[in-house]
Amino acid sequence: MKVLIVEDDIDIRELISFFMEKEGYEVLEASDGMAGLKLAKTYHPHIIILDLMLPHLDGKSLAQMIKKSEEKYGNPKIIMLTAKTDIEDVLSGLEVGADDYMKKPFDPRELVLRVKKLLNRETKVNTKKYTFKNITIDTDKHLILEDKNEIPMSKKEYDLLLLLIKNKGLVLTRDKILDKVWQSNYYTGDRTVDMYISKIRDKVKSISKDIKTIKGVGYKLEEKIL
Amino acid sequence: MKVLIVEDDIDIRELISFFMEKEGYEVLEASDGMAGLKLAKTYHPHIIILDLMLPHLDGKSLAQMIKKSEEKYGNPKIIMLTAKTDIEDVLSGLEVGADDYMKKPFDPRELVLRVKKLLNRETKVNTKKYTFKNITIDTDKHLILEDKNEIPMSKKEYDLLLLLIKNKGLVLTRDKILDKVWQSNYYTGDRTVDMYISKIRDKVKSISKDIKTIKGVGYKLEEKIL
DNA sequence: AACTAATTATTAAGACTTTATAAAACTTCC
DNA sequence: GGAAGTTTTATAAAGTCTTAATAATTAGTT
Repeated sequence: MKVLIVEDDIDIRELISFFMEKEGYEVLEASDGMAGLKLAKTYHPHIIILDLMLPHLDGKSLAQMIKKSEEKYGNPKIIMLTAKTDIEDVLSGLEVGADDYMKKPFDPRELVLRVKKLLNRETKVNTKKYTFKNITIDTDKHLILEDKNEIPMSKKEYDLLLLLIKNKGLVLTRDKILDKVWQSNYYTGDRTVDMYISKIRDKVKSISKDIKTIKGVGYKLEEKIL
Repeated sequence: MKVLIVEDDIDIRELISFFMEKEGYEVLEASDGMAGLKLAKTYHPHIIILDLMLPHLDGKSLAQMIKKSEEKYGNPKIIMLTAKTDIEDVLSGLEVGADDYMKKPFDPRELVLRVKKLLNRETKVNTKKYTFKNITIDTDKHLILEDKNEIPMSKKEYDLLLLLIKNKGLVLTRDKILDKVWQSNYYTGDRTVDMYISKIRDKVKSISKDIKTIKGVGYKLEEKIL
């Protein structure tokens, strides 16, 4: 999803940009109306965040033009930003075809929500991934990939490998592992950890050598410093 | 077009009412959440203007209830009003399912415009469809299709399958499922989820294999990465 | 280098946990 | 009051975890 930000104040532009990128949107930026129009024509953004007061070509006219020949610009939704408290601006903005508007100063999180709402997008969980060499763990999909191949794992195996990768380079004592993966180390014996390490080395061949045993201490996923 | 105003402050209520009537809307009024809920059930308003702070039943819960079983209330749009400047309220309000919101004090002309905008958007073909393989869910028609054949489903079955398809590829824990489909996991046990998964696998044969059980975690509708 | 003690690796079986499914019990709404 | 829908319960089935026994490795000592 592409978001075009048309705003002359660089600080505000970067603020919005930061939040949109964090949401996973592809961001385009313009500092005046003409530049904005050009970008819209070329890239067909899904949504345009548009300042009302702009040099060269004001936001209201820009919105009007875009709404008039939508195919040319890929039918974008428009959110208007206005510094003025003047209600007339807001009203005419909405009448001209803006789909929503926000008064400055605004909370960027609110802007994010309004963008989402306009795009009708489900608030999908932000995808959290962890990697080590050619191994990727996608926690949202609960998937362990070796290159592109899924490696099926039981819950404890998964948890343990995730713990190792989250703490790559660091030594984990058996106690710490029991604590994190088994929550309580009260009932479960140390040998159980060894057993699972063995299983993981067996299943995830390509990093079996990187899981180092630190005798008398615990285990460590070795980060090669090349 | 019917507008329901749920607001305990009589002055604000009458102000809104005045402007809405001037626009030609049929106005219903309630001064607390419970009364609002009743009116919504009986009269199926097209839009509800809802104060966040209400006696008896707060606006957020009310919005949640109405959005949860929309047919019961005739699918109304919701505009939230909030006196608080607290952004968290706004955010949670929008997340809960409100379609728009306004901070008090507000200009009633702006409210009128926002109402119009929401009602316009409604009349446009707002066809929301979700698909997975040969399964299509048409949320407007409340229909589940396997190729061209309708599969009759109960509400909970429908909701659960919709949740799975909306989040295809992602793991859903039972807790999360209970939260989304049952709203509260307080009374309902985990096994219930299993039962419905089983029913869905039975009814929608063509994707029964794609609904994966992640033991110790939950369920996932597997997206094949080909 | 060989011996020893300590620690870790591996395997496999049974205990245990979690899930699937059917059927009973309960609710809700006409 | 009955049909449809929902939830709980019981039991079977599937899968996972832990333990214990044995093998292999490591490190220290002579």
